[in-house]
Amino acid sequence: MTPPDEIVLTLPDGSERRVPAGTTPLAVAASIGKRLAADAVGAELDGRPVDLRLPLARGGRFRIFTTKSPEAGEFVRHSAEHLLADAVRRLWPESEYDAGRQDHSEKFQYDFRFPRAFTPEDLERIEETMRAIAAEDAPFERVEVSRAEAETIFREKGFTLKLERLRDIPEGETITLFRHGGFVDLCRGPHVQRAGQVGAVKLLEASGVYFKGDERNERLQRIYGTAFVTAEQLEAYEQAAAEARARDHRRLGPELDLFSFNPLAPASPFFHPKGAAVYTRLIDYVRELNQKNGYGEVVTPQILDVELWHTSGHWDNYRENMFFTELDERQYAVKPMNCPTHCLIYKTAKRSYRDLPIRYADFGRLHRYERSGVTSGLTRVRSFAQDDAHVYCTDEQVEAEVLRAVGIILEIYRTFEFTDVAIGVGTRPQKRVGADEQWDVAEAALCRALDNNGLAYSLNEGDGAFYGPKIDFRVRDAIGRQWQLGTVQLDYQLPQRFDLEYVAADGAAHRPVMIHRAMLGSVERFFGILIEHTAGAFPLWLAPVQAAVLPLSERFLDYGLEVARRLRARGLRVEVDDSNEKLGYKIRRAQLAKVPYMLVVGEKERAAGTAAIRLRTGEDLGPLPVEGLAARLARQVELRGAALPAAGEIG
RNA sequence: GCCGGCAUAGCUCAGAGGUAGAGCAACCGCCUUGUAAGCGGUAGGUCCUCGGUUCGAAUCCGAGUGCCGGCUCCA
Repeated sequence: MTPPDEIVLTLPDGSERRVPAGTTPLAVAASIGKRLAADAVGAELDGRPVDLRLPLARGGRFRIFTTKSPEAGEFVRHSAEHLLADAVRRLWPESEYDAGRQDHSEKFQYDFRFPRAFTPEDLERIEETMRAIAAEDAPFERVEVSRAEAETIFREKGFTLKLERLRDIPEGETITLFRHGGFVDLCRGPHVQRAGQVGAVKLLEASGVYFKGDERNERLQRIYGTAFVTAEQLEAYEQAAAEARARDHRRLGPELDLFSFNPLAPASPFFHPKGAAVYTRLIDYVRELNQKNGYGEVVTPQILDVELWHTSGHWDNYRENMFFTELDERQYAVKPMNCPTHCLIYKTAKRSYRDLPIRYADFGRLHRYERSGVTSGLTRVRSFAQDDAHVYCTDEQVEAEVLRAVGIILEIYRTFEFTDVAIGVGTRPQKRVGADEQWDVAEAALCRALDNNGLAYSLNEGDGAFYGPKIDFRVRDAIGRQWQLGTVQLDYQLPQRFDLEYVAADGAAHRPVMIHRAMLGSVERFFGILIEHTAGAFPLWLAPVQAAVLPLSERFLDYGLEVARRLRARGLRVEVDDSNEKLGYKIRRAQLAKVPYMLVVGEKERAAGTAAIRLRTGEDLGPLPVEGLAARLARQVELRGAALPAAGEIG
């Protein structure tokens, strides 16, 4: 039995420690070891970070993080945040700080009331001051205060922003302050022990923001930064950032001649032949899956009478994002989504329950007027296509249809080697339509579809669309960034708005459920993500140029053309480098274009009917018979394999 | 949409109140080439657009457009 005033902490090694309730993590650390206590930066109770100075009210799984722990960074960045605010106040005593950041997994930030934008020179000075503050090594102190005490402190400083923040804290909640040196701020923590544990800090950028993110509020100046225990970790972070920059699809796309943008059509990509080759192959792939899964592809108009958009609800809810045009005194809108047109097709016949589910797939071009400033590369555009589909089915069919969509989605992600897939279920939001009973059924159907197939997911309360709950799929790319791709959404609204019906076995009219699903999301956006995921080195089946034939000199051009012809006969996309350059130069050029296979042909190869194969990985496979190579590559394309066949697999 | 920054050759960038520069790419020629840049030459600019200041503007000022980073929003 544990006495009521004792708590039990389970340490990482499985051992248990009984300590009086109210003991701080730091005291626990000290009882374990002097060194541990000295190096501690934070603790964790049942997976939640806790401050070292927090009196523990209950027990649980308990860990101490030290400067050596990978998790130390979060504590360090949170503390660096306070150093930032401290530094700005030291440099500009008339400034006022607002609040920091919630998520310290990578960055920290603070907002300031400041009369102008911070300049790069400002950031340098602030960074230096932060280092000086860290060198002072003042201990962080945690203080619980009454509301009145907190108010007095910030009123004396003239911090009106803080006073408002204070008012936002619900009555009865503990108000904690953190101090280091002469600095104090409202903060829940957790923080490191001493300022000196902030070993390496880098300010990244500054920008203007609104107080509490609301445009009607006062404008503040935000500074972003990151921090680590050691300079080596900071350097690793900067290297990772450089890697991300090198993979930026906005750079690689034009560089690889995949697409371009033109100011005459802002945020609307122009896909060049090479980019369109990839684009259309992505669609071909989905088209194949659609066909296998019983989705019938439809083609629907681009421009429709606004009456349709009144019916669908887009006029009321989505007008700001739509393009309009008027002709013959009739108002039209360019479609931003396919669903309403599919509803019109549904209504062209009297539907029976025997017809359901009806599945319409559509790669139609969509246009959305995105506010300037939110567009970016291929990830957020005004002209795009989705691998869209809408399923009309009965309530009983929902689960199976959801599962069908989920199955295709997971298959697609495997093909692209997105191995880390996170699934989320978005439930009823505050602002919604439909009866709660209907939401109960819909949410349960989504969860059951996932549960019954052993798929783990997180519940994102209130994250559903206003017309129905949804499943979202997020994948992690090759350098660890998460992207939201696919989505499966239940919709009870549109069938009602369009008065869709089917005749059931009982002879009565019933309303079908509609399921929206996309797997790649927008093809444009997926393309962009894929470029960054692969750094532009597409798998063979997608590569715009799959093989480059490199004749050693003009004398072997004829043979090179012959080799290309034989590969093309197998459906492969091949280019022949007929330039008057040395081999090294041709290889460099093909390499920079990320062509998967380079086929060098010279005297020996011509005599033997072979080509010397070099992969873009740099691997040299030596000479291989052309015919076997062509067959093997064609097979790999057919399989949509992610990896390039290595030596021994070809020929 | 809001805040800040940027805009010079196809690309990357230098310059700066007094006739516009480099490297790479392009084009021409020489070389006939063996696994990431051979050599020489030629051409290429409304210095984003419009307006203003000035004897003179790519340069200074204003407005617009586009792009970039943030905010908000989102596939």
